[in-house]
Amino acid sequence: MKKKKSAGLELLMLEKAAGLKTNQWVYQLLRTNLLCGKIAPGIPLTIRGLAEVLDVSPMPVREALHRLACEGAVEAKTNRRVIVPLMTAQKFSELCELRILLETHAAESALPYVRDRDISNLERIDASINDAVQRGDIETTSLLNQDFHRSLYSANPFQIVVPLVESIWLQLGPFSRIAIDKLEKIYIVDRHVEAIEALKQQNGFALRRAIEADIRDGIASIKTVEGIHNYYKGVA
Amino acid sequence: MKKKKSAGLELLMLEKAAGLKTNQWVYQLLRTNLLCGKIAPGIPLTIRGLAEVLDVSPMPVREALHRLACEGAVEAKTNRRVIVPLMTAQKFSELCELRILLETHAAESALPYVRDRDISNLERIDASINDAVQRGDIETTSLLNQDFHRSLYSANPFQIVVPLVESIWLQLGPFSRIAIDKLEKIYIVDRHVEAIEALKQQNGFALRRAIEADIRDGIASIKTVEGIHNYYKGVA
DNA sequence: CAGAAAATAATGTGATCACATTATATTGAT
DNA sequence: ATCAATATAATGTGATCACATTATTTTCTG
Repeated sequence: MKKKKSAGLELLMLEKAAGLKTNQWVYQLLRTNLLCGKIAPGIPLTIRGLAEVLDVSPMPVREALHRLACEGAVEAKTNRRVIVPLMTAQKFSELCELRILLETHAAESALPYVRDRDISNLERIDASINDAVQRGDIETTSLLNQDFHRSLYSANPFQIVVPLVESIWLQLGPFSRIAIDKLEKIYIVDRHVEAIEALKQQNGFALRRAIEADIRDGIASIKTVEGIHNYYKGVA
Repeated sequence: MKKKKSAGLELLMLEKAAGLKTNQWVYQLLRTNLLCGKIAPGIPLTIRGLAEVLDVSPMPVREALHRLACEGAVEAKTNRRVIVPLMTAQKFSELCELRILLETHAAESALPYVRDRDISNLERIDASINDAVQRGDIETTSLLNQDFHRSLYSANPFQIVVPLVESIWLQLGPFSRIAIDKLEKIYIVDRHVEAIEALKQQNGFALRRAIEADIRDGIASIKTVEGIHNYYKGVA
């Protein structure tokens, strides 16, 4: 039997929407997989290997990987290996502080622009999250949770911070999977409801508190970095 | 006479260091030019046009432009034009708030790691800034000023925020030129000295204040967005 | 002469190939 | 058998070409 180059990486596939450039499709697919923690840290990602798996030319993969490297989702080592970066306790701590710093700011700066339709939209997303949690669908829960935050912050049409936040999410990606894996349902729901309530009351301080609590709840379920490595050892 | 495609854009050239990949050279060159405000907002940047100007193949330019787009330095419009984004008052305000938010955090989180050699390095950079200011060398002043901030924040080996800050700088790039253009020398020097003093005293609060003041001094010289547009009208 | 329609030029994307560099497998020596 | 040296395979980068899409210029019509 011939040995596969990129054996051992199972990607969840997205179907390519019509009118979507190939490079964007590859980018979104890889990005989604990283955010869901489908790709374990340390294993090498190669252009040709991914191109073969996705059945596309190397070129779109090349661009997608470069973009992901630019966003900090993958790390281009000095040798010719591209990997999902390994996590350290200090990096993890720094990323969490940054999440709180950026997202509380983003939420508060979005508050004046939030309209009733935005709130309805957030409530709809939160309901979907509840469904996904009850179904035990971790991937969907993770993606919808990010949708919730992004939708809130994007209410501000002059929002600069969203791409920065998404970069942080990508760097935390492989580990948020574990967070949600261990999380009791009631936590997420509560914080989102608190945030929505703060929006309705136009209460910036309460909004910041809700967002920060939501983030901290996610962190709380990850005790140590060693636990993370053990998790991936079990997977890989 | 044959019409040039990318006529009217005068780039300051950097010589390509040995062992440097072509795409990195192009990226750094374009990046430097953007940070110095050499490329006015609105004018279209094309792959082939830049490739001809820089006398390289289109491929490295392609990668460099994609990376700059990813960092928010240039904007890829829905049609096929890539431009330096136009500034609005709200965007400018948001960018400045983010600079303060991120950089005060970065400075404080770097403080525990700052050693004597780091302080010496910062003093050296500050001296170079003084030289450049006295020579009236705006480009060098701008670049050295960023060196000062980056060196400070990078003292923390687990620093995640530096790439985010650089993205903000790139988005403010075309306008920081004006700031320095109008800035009295004494302001910059004072704030940097204040920051260095705070480092020596391990005073986090004073450090935050110095960094915030340094940023605000730069902002103060830019009164209105209209002034910015008038500036570039005069250039273009 | 002004505005619309057609023709031409230019652009980004994707594909394929060549090449230098690096990793991996194979071979050889002790 | 173990470790070093060689040979082979694989990788990222850069170059060139084809093609669909879009911008720009030219031509035609009133």
